[in-house]
Amino acid sequence: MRIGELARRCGVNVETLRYYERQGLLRDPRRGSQGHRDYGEEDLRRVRFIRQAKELGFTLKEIRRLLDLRLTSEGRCAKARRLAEAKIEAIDQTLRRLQRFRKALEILVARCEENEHDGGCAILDAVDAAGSD
Amino acid sequence: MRIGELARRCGVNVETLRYYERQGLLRDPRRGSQGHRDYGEEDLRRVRFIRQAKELGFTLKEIRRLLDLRLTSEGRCAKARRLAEAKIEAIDQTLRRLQRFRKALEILVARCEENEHDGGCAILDAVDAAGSD
DNA sequence: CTTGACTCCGGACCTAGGTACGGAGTGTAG
DNA sequence: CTACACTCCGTACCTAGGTCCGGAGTCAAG
Repeated sequence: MRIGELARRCGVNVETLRYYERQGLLRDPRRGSQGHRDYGEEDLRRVRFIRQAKELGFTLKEIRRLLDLRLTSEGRCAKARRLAEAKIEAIDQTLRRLQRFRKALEILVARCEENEHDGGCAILDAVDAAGSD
Repeated sequence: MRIGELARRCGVNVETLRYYERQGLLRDPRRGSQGHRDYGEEDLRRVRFIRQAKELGFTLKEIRRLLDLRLTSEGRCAKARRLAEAKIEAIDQTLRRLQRFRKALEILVARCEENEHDGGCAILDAVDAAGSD
């Protein structure tokens, strides 16, 4: 498929794909007759992965390192494993923080329902309440 | 406390605090004798909240809206509630995606342990495996 | 009374991650 | 044949979120 189709199917724009290529996140694909890039399904998965990871807060550099992981040798396996374990750690921390934040928001909603009008900074008070238990 | 102390205690730098002030995330505090900003504990909570929220992926604009929420009237309560509920929704989606990503990483680690050397893109294969179940 | 540590302010600068622009080639439909 | 859609490439531009710089004032310590 050509770049326009890939872009459409991934919900990004063409310039972004060319940008990802320059950043080393996408290989320079084989070119068709007119020098047009010709992509396959693998590239589709790749781009979708990139978008997903980006939304989860990974930088393009981190994403690139993840995409570059290969399990072709003992050494590479070990390296991949180390990186993956580190990312799992980081994700776990984010999950915990996000849960706590979520709890604060629920407390906030509950207070809204109680309709106790209070002049403080609602979100900070809610965060405090979420933390103390 | 003065700006330097606040910065130190929050792990950000002084310029950042002035920047937050310009962006409306921090009020312009009362000034001491030499025109120096004088902050209280409330500001400490505020800045810590901002950093936390930022790490979780919120933009400064979103954070500002959260900080501005007050429960001082029926109308404001309703508005706060709507915003909080929307954020909870968004967080839930992120939590789900993060869990799925985490699972992919665990699959990757497991494959590293099995030591089956395979030339594909390890992370994409792992994501696929995580998705199909 | 100088030196160092803070502070003030405004404005310039920086990185990440795109987005837009402009000129040129090609392919298909009307 | 002309129009429109798509592609190529390189460069310029944009936003978010800071970070740094320089000149000036103030205080406490040596």
